[in-house]
Amino acid sequence: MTKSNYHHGNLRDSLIESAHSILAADGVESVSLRNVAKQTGVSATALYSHFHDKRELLAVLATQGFERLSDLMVVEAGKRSPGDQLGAPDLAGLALGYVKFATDNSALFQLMFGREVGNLKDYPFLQEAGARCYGLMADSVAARLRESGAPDSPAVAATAAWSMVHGLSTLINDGRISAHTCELGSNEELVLQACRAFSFGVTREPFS
Amino acid sequence: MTKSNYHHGNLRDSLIESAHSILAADGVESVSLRNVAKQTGVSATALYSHFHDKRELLAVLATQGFERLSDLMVVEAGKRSPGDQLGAPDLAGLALGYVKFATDNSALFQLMFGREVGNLKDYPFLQEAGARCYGLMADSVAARLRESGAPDSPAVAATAAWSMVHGLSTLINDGRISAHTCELGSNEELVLQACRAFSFGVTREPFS
DNA sequence: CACGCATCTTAACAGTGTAAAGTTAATAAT
DNA sequence: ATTATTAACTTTACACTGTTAAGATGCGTG
Repeated sequence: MTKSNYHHGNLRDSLIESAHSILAADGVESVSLRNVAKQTGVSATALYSHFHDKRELLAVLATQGFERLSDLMVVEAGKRSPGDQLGAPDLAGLALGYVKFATDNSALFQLMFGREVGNLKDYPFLQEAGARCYGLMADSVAARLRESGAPDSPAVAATAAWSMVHGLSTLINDGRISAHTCELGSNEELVLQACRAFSFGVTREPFS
Repeated sequence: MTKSNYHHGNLRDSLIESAHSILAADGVESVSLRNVAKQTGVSATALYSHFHDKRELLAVLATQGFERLSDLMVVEAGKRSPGDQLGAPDLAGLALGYVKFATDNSALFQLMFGREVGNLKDYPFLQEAGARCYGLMADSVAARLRESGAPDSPAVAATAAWSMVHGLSTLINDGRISAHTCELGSNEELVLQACRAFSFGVTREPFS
């Protein structure tokens, strides 16, 4: 309780790490200031020397999540097209990485898109990290549209693609859909099939 | 504090109504037992005579939400195909209703799919109400597949469709996508264009 | 009338985020 | 080297949360 407690050194990073481990282990509602502080070995209000809020801590956590998500997306996309690392990343690979991240880190994923951090405008770094993630999909979709010569709006197509992948992630995490209900063996297969349907078209003809 | 308070008559419905109005006005985090009780003119713990939990109250609220959502979906689908009320509902119409409900009742929509009610298995009536909603889309997609003679799995196509529509709803509500970023005039247009992309296909050719 | 019972109230508890004020120790200035 | 400044951390306290336990109320039935 002398030097060891005071001037912890890098308390900020320690708090982030504790919060991350509690989040992954026990879910977002267990990430309380007192829990984080106890696990870090510090008083409950020590956090306020390094963060303005609990929300700011969560925003930092969410930002790290988006960075890891983007990384995983490009890794998974690279796996599916090992040859051309220069072209735009493979869309299905990006989707696989997205859903894999969401299901492997469900609590963090909830935090990234949940209402705990509140208004995105308060944390530009968080909005930026999320935008990079969307950018990956947008680039891939745009490249694919150029290749096929389709006249569609790249922005609309990218938005639709992101929506489907994001919807898959949240609905799987909520237990509302699963590979089992589609008579498939794994969620990876479900993602691939859904991407195929999306890219090839469900009815092969425009409606209305 | 005499007869007027005791034996309220239909306190259960009154609590639901109060909770609903608070939810719509001030968001889900303002729906506290004390707020609901105060607005109903009753003590904070009176709720426990009619619900096991706060969660149960929220589950009932969410169930009503799913019922209203399903209703709106069929109404919007009917608007788009006034002729054939007998066939399967129009997919784009269902999607329009879905997104319209989500954006017009964002707090309720959050509650319906959020983590406040917790495990779906605890409330079969809630799961059932959600399943009806999914069933509408599944039927529409299956009918469309039959018409076009496509060999795709109806379950996969329906899951993909629901995912896209649900993703659109949540991402719009989170302020992550909007008609503006797609250079469109309204969210209705965005939904229609996204559905068109989904149904017709983005690249018109299978990938991978 | 009286009993039982569902309904509602009051009081209390453990938990939450956060503000205010006090304590400690490392750093800067003289 | 001593002092002043200041950032980092603790203690205390407050208003709020959901929930439990015990008591009060009055309706319906014997």
